[in-house]
Amino acid sequence: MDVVNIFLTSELGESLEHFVHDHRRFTFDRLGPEGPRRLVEGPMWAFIDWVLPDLAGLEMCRRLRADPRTADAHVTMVLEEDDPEDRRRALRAGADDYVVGPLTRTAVLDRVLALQSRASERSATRRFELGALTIDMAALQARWDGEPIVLRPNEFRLLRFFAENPNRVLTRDDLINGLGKREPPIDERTVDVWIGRLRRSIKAAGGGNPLRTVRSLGYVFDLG
Amino acid sequence: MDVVNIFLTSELGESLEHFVHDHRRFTFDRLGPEGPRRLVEGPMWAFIDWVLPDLAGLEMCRRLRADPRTADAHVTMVLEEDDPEDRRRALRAGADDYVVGPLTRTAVLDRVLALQSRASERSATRRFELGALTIDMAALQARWDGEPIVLRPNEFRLLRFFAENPNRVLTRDDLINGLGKREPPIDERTVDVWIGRLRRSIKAAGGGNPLRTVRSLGYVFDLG
DNA sequence: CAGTGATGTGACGCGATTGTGACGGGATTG
DNA sequence: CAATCCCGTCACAATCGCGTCACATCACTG
Repeated sequence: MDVVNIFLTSELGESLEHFVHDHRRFTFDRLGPEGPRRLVEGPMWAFIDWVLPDLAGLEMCRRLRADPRTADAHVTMVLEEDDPEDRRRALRAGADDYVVGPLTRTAVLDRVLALQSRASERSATRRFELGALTIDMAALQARWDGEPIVLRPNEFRLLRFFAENPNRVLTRDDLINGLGKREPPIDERTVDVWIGRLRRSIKAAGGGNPLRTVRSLGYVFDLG
Repeated sequence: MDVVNIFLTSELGESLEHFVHDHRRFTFDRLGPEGPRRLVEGPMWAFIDWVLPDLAGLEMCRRLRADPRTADAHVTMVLEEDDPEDRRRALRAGADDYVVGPLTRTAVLDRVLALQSRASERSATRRFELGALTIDMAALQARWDGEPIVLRPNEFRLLRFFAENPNRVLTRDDLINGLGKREPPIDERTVDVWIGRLRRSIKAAGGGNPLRTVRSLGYVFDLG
């Protein structure tokens, strides 16, 4: 069972500590302007109030996204009132979600539990974050350190397949099948050309080379 | 004249199609567990039954709120009975409103028409700021770096729809549905012409090209 | 350090996809 | 009711994507 880490900008955490009975499943931390005070493993759920004493909530949200430690936290903005424009701003600042406040203990837990089931589905369909590389499945756009990478459709599919199987040697056959190309049969050497083109495109965007050749086997997407 | 989009979780839509005379003002769609089947422009009104065959109504409501495409829909929960606890739960899940069912055709239309005046205030002041691009919904005016962009009606709607769904691949079909053009059926290639005209108009105002072609899929409005 | 097999890559060409000027009918305007 | 505008369609042009080939380069072996 995974740990669920909940970050809050308000004092609600202390009250939640007592509210929740199964302490092993949850941790709570107060979120300050410097980000989280301690590192945690497992999924992170941040609830950020729209207005904060020392910092705009939106800015806090952007900082979380920019910090590699918290970049893949699930961020919920807590709006003061139900303004469509605020909602959009929240999402645009990188929030995954929002609620209309004030935040209650049950609201936090309901939300976390409700979204938890969707989390796997979301990460599969929405967005990869792999080191400097980001892949946005909705926009079909990859970035290296925020810099857009111009990719042809096949290159994008290839990169995505690598991103789905990091740190794992993929044979040329794996790659051909992984991209769903059976008809007409593809020459295995063609994969080398795919790799070359993908590498070149990433480099053109100022990126490094995350694709390592494993002689006489295939290629690996190196991560960490 | 804005389109009014009504989403229902029941089959009532089909019956409403025949009930309403002014077809140009309304669209109806059945709301499934995956959210709306097509993207639309203009205000969205969702009516969600409290109990659904495959999904709790509350969960459906949360999903609508979490999905940027539908985040600012007006959501009405259709309760089975008038339980104060249910009402509270509905609102907490992000519903704007509730009625006690069962839902009738007139109830839907009355509700939409009654609430529309309130909604129009909100949307009248709406204003997008997307990078260099500004869209003023009240003045029906778009600008690039402050420079007015001369747009034909269809181009404006197209741009608006893109602005409502930035960083997201929109298929030609999404765009046709999104602009509410179903009758008579529009040739998908026509969308390419729309795009070309919109690009040209933006360029004529000294703007760049925020519309990226995604080969064999559609187009994206790139932001950031 | 020569030999051998594997990988990197520029070039080519076909087929598919997209861009766009032209046209005409219908709506809109004055 | 004439002039203008808007927009959907078509046809052709321009561009793009990608699989393959051929040759260059590289890595490992003995």
